[in-house]
Amino acid sequence: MTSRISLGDVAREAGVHTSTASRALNPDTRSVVSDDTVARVLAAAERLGYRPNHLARGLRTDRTFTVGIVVPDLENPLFPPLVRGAEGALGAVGYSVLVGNTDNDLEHTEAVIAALTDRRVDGLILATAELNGAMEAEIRIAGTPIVLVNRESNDHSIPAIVGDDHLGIGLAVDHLVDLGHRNIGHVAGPPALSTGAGRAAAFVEHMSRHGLDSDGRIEVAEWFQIGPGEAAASTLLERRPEVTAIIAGNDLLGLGTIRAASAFGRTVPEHLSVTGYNDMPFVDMIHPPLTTVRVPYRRMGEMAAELLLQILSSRDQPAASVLLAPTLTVRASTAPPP
Amino acid sequence: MTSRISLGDVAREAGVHTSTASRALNPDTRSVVSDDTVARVLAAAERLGYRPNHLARGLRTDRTFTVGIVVPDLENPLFPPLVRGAEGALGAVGYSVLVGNTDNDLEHTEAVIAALTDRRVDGLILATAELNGAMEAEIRIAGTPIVLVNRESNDHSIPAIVGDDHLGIGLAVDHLVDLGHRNIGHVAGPPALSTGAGRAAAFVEHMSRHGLDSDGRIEVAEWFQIGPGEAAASTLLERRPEVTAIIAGNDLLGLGTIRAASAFGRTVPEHLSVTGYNDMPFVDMIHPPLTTVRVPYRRMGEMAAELLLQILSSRDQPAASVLLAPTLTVRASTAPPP
DNA sequence: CTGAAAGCGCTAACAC
DNA sequence: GTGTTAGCGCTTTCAG
Repeated sequence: MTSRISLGDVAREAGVHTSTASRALNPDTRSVVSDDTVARVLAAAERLGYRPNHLARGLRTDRTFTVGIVVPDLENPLFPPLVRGAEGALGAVGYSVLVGNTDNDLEHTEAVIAALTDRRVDGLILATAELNGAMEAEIRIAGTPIVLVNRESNDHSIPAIVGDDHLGIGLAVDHLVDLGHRNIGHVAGPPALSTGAGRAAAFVEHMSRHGLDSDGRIEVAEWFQIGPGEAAASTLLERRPEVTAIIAGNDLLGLGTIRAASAFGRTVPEHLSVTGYNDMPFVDMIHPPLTTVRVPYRRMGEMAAELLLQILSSRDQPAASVLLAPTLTVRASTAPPP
Repeated sequence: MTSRISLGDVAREAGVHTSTASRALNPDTRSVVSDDTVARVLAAAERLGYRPNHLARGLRTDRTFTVGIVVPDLENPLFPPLVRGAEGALGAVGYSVLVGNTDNDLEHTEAVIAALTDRRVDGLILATAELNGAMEAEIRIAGTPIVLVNRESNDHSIPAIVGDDHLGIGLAVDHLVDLGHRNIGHVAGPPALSTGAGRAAAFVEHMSRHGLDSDGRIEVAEWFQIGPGEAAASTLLERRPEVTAIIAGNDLLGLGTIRAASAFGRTVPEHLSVTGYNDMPFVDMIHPPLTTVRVPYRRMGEMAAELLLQILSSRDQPAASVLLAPTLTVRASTAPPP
């Protein structure tokens, strides 16, 4: 129960008034105080082991130097790098990070965001899928700046850091076409998610750019998980046995696709090439190691933090969204068609 | 900039004094207020969209309903479930979670903990390795209760939630012995970490329980990573080619061991059985799927939260540490010896 | 350059 | 049962 050393204690120890101690301790106002007094206050603070109370400061200044980051589920391997990147960038400049999981549940999401805004976070980084426009508007009205990461708002009115899915899918299509594939299918994620819909649209465009047909070659998985991916891939392989390669909407769907292929007696990559998306940890360790589009999630988290910081320092200036370029990581799940 | 509705606004709207509004809003003191007034205040709060300011409340009550959780690195797959579990248990009872990464760096650790205590967290959950006794003492003196998770304090004086490594290693040894192995080696983690040292010690004990010799069959990896695991396993396989099974100190070391085996031309599990520890995500997807000791990390995080909550509610009562029992998950990386 | 005084929003004695 | 008062620890006018 020590550490209860307040500014008043420091002031008394230094023989000055609290307000003077405050000024001396704050680098921004320090110049106003005489060097001698500054030294005395600093020494007193040091001697007493003074630590400012962020609550009191925040109450007074309306800035907590704390930001909230909301993810659907930290156990989904996508999100730790995001949070890590944001925490790193923020922590370096004195901010701390409150995290909330929503479990893809609207009620949870609202509760989590309320918990964070009640704690007066200076800003919010949202990686959640289930947020609707109304909620975003509500948060903005409440005055908390927000930045989206790995997703766009419906009307693109909120600054966001997202991966360039169009480019990423292009990388995968080009790679397969280069290998000689012409009959390429796509196991897509849920169209309700921007990543699901966007990658499917990109697939169609890039196929037609190569003069290839994508009609009937897209199967939608109910969720970005292995099971649904396996189901969708099975349907696709049954309906279109002639496809020699499948671009999966993400790595989990890719793993599901590999399972489906093996159930059909088609080994990867000899009888079917498969690509994933994200380059999750350990997809290089599975069998076969997955060719996948690498998205720099950690960097994405950092950039979301930087963007939020920029918004916080100049509330008026319009903040620009950022499209991050992915790269292709070629491994052993792709090969020329039989 | 709305949401700046304060208790005073609610009180005015309801035609009562602030303190009465406060009492009406707080379930604990509500009974003291007349039903009629309570209803009026609640209605006013609802109408105005009142949200209490946690900063002001915390400043007054010295409780922030926020706890800090400190991990070495959120990108290490061990920690997200831990954080997730803690956040879930804490969030359910109105607490929020501040996370900090230390990068296994003492200076970072100190900075992170300072950032959290400056924000007056009610308690701290520490999963860091590099914390020394002095720091723990310091935090305790500062009055912030702490709970350790996945590690013990040197003198066992701090409540901790840890997996029962002795039991877990016993499960692995028994499994291999049951399969017929006699010549079993161990690729151990760093002895500086309680998990590294503890599992190695448990290995020796369980081997001797079976009347088996562990002399010269333990090789220490410099770090819980694939590379160091591969190096240590190589050394072991070179020095003791007669071993038919290796118990790795964790899954990453297990993956390294599989790599080393393949470099020696020994396929797993035909020519060498390998077990891991932790059951990380996706070790069931690698080749071959890894037999491993499953540690309930999410549950561990939940229990750490529960333990902390208990400490917070009764500061006097001594809190007991908990040893969580792991289970064995048998997959395809283990088989009878050749 | 420094001190005095006010107040951020809330809760908790202490009256009445 | 409700209002009055004080104060948590800090920053920020306003005086001097």
